Amino acid sequence: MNRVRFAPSPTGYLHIGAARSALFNWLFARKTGGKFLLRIEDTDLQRSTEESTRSIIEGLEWLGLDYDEEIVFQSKNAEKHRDAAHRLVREGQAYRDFTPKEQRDDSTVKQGIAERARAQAAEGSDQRSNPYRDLPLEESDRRAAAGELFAVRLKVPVEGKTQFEDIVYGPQERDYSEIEDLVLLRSDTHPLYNLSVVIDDIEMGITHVIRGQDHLTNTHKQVLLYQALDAPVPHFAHLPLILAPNKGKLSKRKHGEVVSLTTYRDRGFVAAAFRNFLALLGWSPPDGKEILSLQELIEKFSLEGIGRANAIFNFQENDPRHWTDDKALWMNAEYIRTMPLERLIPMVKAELRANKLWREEYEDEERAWFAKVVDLIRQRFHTLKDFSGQGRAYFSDDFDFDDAAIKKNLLKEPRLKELLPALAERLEKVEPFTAETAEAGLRQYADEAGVKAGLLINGSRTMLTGQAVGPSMFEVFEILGQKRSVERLRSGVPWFNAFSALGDV
RNA sequence: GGCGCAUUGGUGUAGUUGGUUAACACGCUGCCCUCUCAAGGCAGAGAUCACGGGUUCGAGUCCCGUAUGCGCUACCA
Repeated sequence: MNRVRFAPSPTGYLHIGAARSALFNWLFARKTGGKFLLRIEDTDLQRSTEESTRSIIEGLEWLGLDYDEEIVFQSKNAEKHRDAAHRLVREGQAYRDFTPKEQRDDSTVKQGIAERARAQAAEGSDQRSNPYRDLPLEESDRRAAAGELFAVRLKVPVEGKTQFEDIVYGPQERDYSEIEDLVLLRSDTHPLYNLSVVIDDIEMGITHVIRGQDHLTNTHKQVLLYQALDAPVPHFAHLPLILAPNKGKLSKRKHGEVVSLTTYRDRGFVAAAFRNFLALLGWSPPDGKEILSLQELIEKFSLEGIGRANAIFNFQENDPRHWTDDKALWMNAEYIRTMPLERLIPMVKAELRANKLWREEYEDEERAWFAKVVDLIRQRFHTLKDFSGQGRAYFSDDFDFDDAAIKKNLLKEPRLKELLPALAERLEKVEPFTAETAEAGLRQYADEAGVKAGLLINGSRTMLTGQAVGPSMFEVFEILGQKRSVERLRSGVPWFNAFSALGDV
């Protein structure tokens, strides 16, 4: 049975790239009837936080990615990692390196690496030139027993190469001479990443390692470890990376909240929509169908459908209209207007509740009315936030007027000041009050007053909803009801206030 | 510096074993619909398939080189 895992390190919010890795692992497990496991790689004690772990768990839950077994915390396995390293020393597959630790400044590592490489090339020393590599075990043991500090390094063979078949990137090979004797254990006995991952993956019985392409070259080292540990090498599938619009790394530091999964939840995304969007970043279904339910994603998913080129996550900083990828925004709107109403309503409820707009009657005697409103206004909304924002006037008498709407629909025609209250007068007498009768009443009044119906319609829209755009006005009259419609048409207050605030048009 | 990976319209992607006008989605433009804005319908703009060489009757598809980007190269993960 296939066993896959998502293994994030809890050093911040859940990155959307990581979320996509989780998604692909999960889809693969569900597709093949395997298990999806979660492992928190919290070995970097300084940077790991509990809050981050929580955000990872919350994020997965939001996306609907359930894991099958207990969460594994890597830090709890440190002892096993050390044991394994020491065993390798005893077996002669690893050695103690008594060279004093070099201090490295995080900010200059990259250039340090290049400089060291150049220096090494110049003096002709290779990856195997460590003086402790062939120290007899007895002497090594003696020095260790004497309390001398040492790191443990893997003894990479002098000649040969590692190879593995990556399901996405194809056959990979790397000459041993390109691989250094990697450190397994720091001199403070802290196990390092490559060791920990391999041991844990073996321990958890992982059969397929599906992760970001940034680990593609590291995989060779890990293959070496599997071999040294005499464990079966799992299958590997590396995923193309998700890049920023400038093709650079997508990072919180540089790009802010767009890269954090929870942002999408907090800004009114429907989880299914974002999940759908994420799935399409680097993967495409065989038939080209893009709007896919969870069930369809599972059915159509395959590792073979994953591409090799990094994807750009397209968004424009400083532009609220394009704060995240246009396609993600479109997809969210698409989900909001087409998903089953009964699935949308709980989300709207949560949104209204968070903004103190929710009333219990919406689930009781006003249930049908509420469903009708949601169905009516969702047609042109992009996020769940719109229900409490643009849609506020449907749920509360306390709503804001959009400045542009006031200018366009009210101030442009001074006569509206008298026309709208007069219209209210007229509509008050309409009985029964429905979309049809309201329309008849309004049109008739427009005729009598000698103005275009559109003038009254648009003016009404702004008076009733505060907006310049929205659903068919007659539907709105009916939804809001006679009493509220009439009241709002008469309430010149916001209009006058706006008038004085805005000045001449 | 070394090694690896990638490169199809603005973005995400299709392009079967090389075969006529490079496909789809988002975005963009225009028109229709119309009380506004969406949605929807219709029409359209936008790609010399990174560049240069080859192989071939024929290459986005195969080979070589170059460029660019990204990744790894750490007693980070």
